[in-house]
Amino acid sequence: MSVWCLTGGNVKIKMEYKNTLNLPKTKFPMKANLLEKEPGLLKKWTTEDLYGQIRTARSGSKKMILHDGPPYPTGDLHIGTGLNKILKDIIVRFYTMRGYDAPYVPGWDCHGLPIEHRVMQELGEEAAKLGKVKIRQKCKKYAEKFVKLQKEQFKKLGVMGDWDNPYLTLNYEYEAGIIEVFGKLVEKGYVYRSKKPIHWCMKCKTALAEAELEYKNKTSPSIYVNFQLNGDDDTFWPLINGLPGDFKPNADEHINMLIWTTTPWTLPANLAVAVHPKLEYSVVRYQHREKGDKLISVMASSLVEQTMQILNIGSFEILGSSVGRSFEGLGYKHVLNGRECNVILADYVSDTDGTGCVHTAPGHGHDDYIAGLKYKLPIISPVDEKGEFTEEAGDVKGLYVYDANSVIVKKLMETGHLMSVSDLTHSYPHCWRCINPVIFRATEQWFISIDKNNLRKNALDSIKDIKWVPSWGEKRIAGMIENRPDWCVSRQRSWGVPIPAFYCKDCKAPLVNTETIQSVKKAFEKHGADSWFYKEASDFLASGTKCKECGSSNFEKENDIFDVWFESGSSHNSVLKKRKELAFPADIYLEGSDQHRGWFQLSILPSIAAWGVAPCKTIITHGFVVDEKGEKMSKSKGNFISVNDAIASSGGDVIRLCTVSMDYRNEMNTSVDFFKKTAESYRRIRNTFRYLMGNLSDFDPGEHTVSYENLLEIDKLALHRMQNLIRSVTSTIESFEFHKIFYMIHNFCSVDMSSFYLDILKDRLYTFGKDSVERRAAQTVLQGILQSLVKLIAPVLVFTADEIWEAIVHKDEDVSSIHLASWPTPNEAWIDSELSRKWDKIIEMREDVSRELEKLRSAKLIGNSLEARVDLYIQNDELRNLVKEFEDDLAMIFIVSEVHLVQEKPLHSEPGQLFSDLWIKVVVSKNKKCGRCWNFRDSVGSVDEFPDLCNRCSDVVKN
RNA sequence: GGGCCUAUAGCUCAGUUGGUGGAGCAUUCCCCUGAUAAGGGAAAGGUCAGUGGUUCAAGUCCACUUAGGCCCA
Repeated sequence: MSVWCLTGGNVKIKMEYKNTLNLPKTKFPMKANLLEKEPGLLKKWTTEDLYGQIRTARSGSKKMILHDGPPYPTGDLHIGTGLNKILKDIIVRFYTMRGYDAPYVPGWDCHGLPIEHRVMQELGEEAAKLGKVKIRQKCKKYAEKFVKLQKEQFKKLGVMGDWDNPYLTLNYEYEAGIIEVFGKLVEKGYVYRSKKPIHWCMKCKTALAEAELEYKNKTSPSIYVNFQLNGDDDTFWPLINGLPGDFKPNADEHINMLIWTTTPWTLPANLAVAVHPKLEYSVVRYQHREKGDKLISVMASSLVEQTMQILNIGSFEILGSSVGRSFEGLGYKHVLNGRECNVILADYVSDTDGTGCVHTAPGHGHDDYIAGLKYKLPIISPVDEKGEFTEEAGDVKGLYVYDANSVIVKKLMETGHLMSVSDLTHSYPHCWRCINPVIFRATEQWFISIDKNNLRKNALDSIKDIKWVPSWGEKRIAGMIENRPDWCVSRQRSWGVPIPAFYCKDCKAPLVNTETIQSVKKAFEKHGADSWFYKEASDFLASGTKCKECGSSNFEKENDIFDVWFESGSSHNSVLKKRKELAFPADIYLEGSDQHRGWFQLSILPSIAAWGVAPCKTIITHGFVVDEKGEKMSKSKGNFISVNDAIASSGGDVIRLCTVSMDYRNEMNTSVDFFKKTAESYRRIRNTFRYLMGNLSDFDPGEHTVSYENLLEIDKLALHRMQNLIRSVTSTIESFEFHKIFYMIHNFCSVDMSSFYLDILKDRLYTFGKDSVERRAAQTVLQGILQSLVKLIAPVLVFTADEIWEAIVHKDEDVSSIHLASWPTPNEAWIDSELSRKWDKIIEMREDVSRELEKLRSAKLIGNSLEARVDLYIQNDELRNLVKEFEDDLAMIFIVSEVHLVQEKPLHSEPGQLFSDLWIKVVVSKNKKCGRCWNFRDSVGSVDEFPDLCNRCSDVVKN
C-alpha cells in the first residue's frame, strides 16, 4: 500500500513509507481511568456471578480455606482494614488460579460495646426508658448499616468473596454456635464463676466499660497509714543492709509498712501491701507527732524526704535499706479487722508518688486483682450495688462508701495508725451518663480456666504445630499465653450474646448444664439471642427443672453477656464447621499483629479446649499502617486515611499495587503521595501490556505461531526470562512474600521488556514483512508473554487484568474472565540458563556501548542511535569468541546501524566500564539512511525502483 | 516500665554461611517523535539510625543507646 504525494512545482513521486510499516494497533487505552472503569467491571462480575462461576468451576477440587477475621462495623473502613482484605484476596485468588477450591466468606463482628455505646449516645436520655430488647434492635440496625457500607468499600478494593452470604456474629446460626462452644467448655469443666472488680456506677447501678468513663477532677482524702508488721525482729532486721554496727532494735518500737491511699473506704478489703521487687526501700525511724511513740516505717528510699515532709516530721533517721524483693511474705495484722495479711511483690508499684508501699484490695482495683490472682488472695468486695457496705464489712455495714471514709479515718486516728490526712484533688473516673464518681466493685462473673485439663500447655503445644509468618509470631503469642490469667468472659452489657445460665430465685445457686445449654442453643437457632431478653427463664427450661441446692423451681436468667472475643473466637465453630463449602481447621488466618493477643489467641484457646485442635494451620500477621513518617495514623493527627480516600485518590488497582509493594510484615508506610507514586509504576506495567497487545493485532496463534526452533536467540532469551518470572512469582506467593512480586513484575516490564526486548524488536515488528517468519517469530513470543504475564498480575491487579483479558484477541483459555483462568506453569523446555548467561555478557556490553553513544549524542554528532557505527576491539580471547557468535546480530541488539569486530585497537577508542578488555569506538555511520527503516545501510539506493530504500525494505515494499 | 518487632539512596525494597553496598521508582541532563499525556540513554544519590565490642575483616554477629510500631502494665 502506498500514498502518492505531489510536492512543490515539480511533480515528484514519493512513497509515504510510514503507511507500509506494521505499527502497533490497539483500542486498549493508555490512560487507565480506573475510577471510571472499575465500577463497570465490578458490575459485570456481579451480573455474571463471577464468584459463583468460580465455585462451580472449582467444585470438587482440593480446598484451601482462608478464614476471615471479622472487622467491626463502625464507620468507614480504615485503610489498614482494606490492606488486610487485599492481602487475603491475593492469596485466595492465587490459590484459585492454581486450581484449588478457595471459597472466601467474609465476616463481621457485630456485637459489642463500641456499637452499643454509640447507640446509647444517640439515644441520650431516652435510653433509660427503652428496654434491652429495644436497645438491641437499634444496635442491630446500626451494625447492619455499617456492614452494608463496609461491604461496598471492600468490593471497590476488588476483594472477591461470598458477599451475599457473609458471616455475621449476630446471625442466629452464629449465635447458636457460640452457645455450642460454651456448652462444650462447660461439659469439660473449664467454666467457673468468680469475683472480679469492674467499674461500677452506684447511681445508675450498672457496670461501666472503660469507654464509658469520663475522667474529671475529684477531691478525695489522701491518707498515710502505718500497717504494723508482726513483731519478729529476727525475721525483719537480717533483711536490712547498712545498719549501724552496734544497732539493736528497741523492744517498744513497732515496724510498719507505710502506705498511701485516696480511697480509705477500700481499706476494709485490704489483703496485702505490695512493693516493687527492684525498688530500694529505706527503714526510717521517727517519732509519732501526737502520741510520741517511737516508730519505724518502711518506704521507698526515693520518697523518704517527700513523705516525711507530708507527715510533718522534722527529724528522722534512716537506719538502713533493702530491695523490695526481700520484704516478700512479711506478715501484718489488718489495722481494722485483725486479718492476717502479707507483703507481696508487684511490678506496677511506682516511686512517683505515695510511699512505694501500696495498699492492695483485689476486690477494688484492677492491678490489685491481678496481683491477688498471682498470690491467690481472696476477692473481698463488701459493697452492694447501691454503694453501701454489706455485712462482710463489719463495723461500717450499711454505710455509703463515701460516708465511710471519715469513719475509717477517725478509727485509724484513734488506733494511732494514721500518719497524715489531707484533701487531694485528682483526676478520677466518673460515669459518662450521670457524671457521678464510680467505684471499683467486684461482682460474680464467668471465667474460662486456662489451666484446667492442661489447656495452657495444650495451647502452647498446638502453637508449635502452626506455621507462623513471620516466624517470630510463635514466640510472641507463646509469651502471651504463658502469662495470661483465666479468661473472664462476662460483660455487664446489653449488645451481645447472653451467657446461657440460670439462677435459683430462692437460693441464688447457678444452673448451667448440657441440657439447659442445649435448649438455649435451640432457641437461639430459631429466634436468635434476642429471645433471651423477651422470654422467661421457664421458656428455656424443661418443665420440672428443680434447683439442686434447694429444690425450688423458680429460676431467673443470667444478665451478663459474652465478651465479644468469645463470639469472634467461636467463628471456627459457627462458620468453619457449619458452612458446607468451608472446612475445619482452616488453612490460613491472616490478621494484624495485634491479633496475637486478640483473635488468634482467643480462637485457639476455645478451639483447643472444645475440640482439642487448633482452628488453623498457618497464621500470617502483618504490621500496622503508619503515615509517611512511620507514625501511627489517627484522626486527630490528620494523617488518617480511609479506604474511600485511598480509592478516590487513585483507584482500587493502584491501592492493591501499593499493598503489594510494601513488606507487610513490618509497618506499612502509607500516604496519598505514596499512592500517586505507585500510580506511575502502574502506568509502566499497563503500557507494557498495551504495547504487547498493539503488536499482536494481526496475529492469529493458530495460523502464525513459529516453532521454538525457528525463533531467534533473543526470542528464546525472552521466553526464558518469562519462564523464570513465572517460576519466581509462583514461589514468592507460595512463601507469602508478596512485596517481591511487585518488583519482579515491574522489573520484567521495565528492564527485560521495555528497555531491552521490545525496544530491539521494533525494527523487526515494524519494518519486516507482515508475514515474514522473523516478524511472526517475534509475535509468537509476545503472544506467549502476554498470556502468561496477564495471569501473573491477575491476583493483584484484578481490574486491569480483566480489562486486558477482554481486550486480548486470541486467548489461550476460553474463559470469560481472567479470574476463571489457570495459573501459568513455566515451560521447562524454554528454560535455557546457558543461553541466558551468554546474553548477560552481551547485555552488559550493550551498556558500555550505550555510554559511548551518549558521548556522541552530547557532542551533537548523533541523535538517534541508528545514526551510529560501532567498532569493537576485544583483547580477551574468550570474550571475543563469544561476541563473534553474535556478530551478525550486534547491530540489532545495540540498535545501531553497523557493528564491526575489528582486529586491532582502533584510534580514539575508549575502554568499557564493565569490560576493561573491550575497546569501543563509536562514529557517525557513513552509509545513507533508509527512508523506511531508518537504518544507515550501504544497500540504500541499490534497488533502482526505490532509490531511498535499503534492499530489505525494497523487498518488503515490493510485495 | 515489660514482651515482641523494625531501622540500608528522596521513596519502596534486595543484600546468600561476615570478604570493596545493589535494583526499580523519583530527580537532573540528553535523545527520539513509527508505544507519543508514551519510549530510549546517561548522570547524580548512602558515615548501612548511633555508640561500643568480637574478628585479619561487620550492613551482616554481640551489647547498649536513639527513633518508631504492636501488645501489656
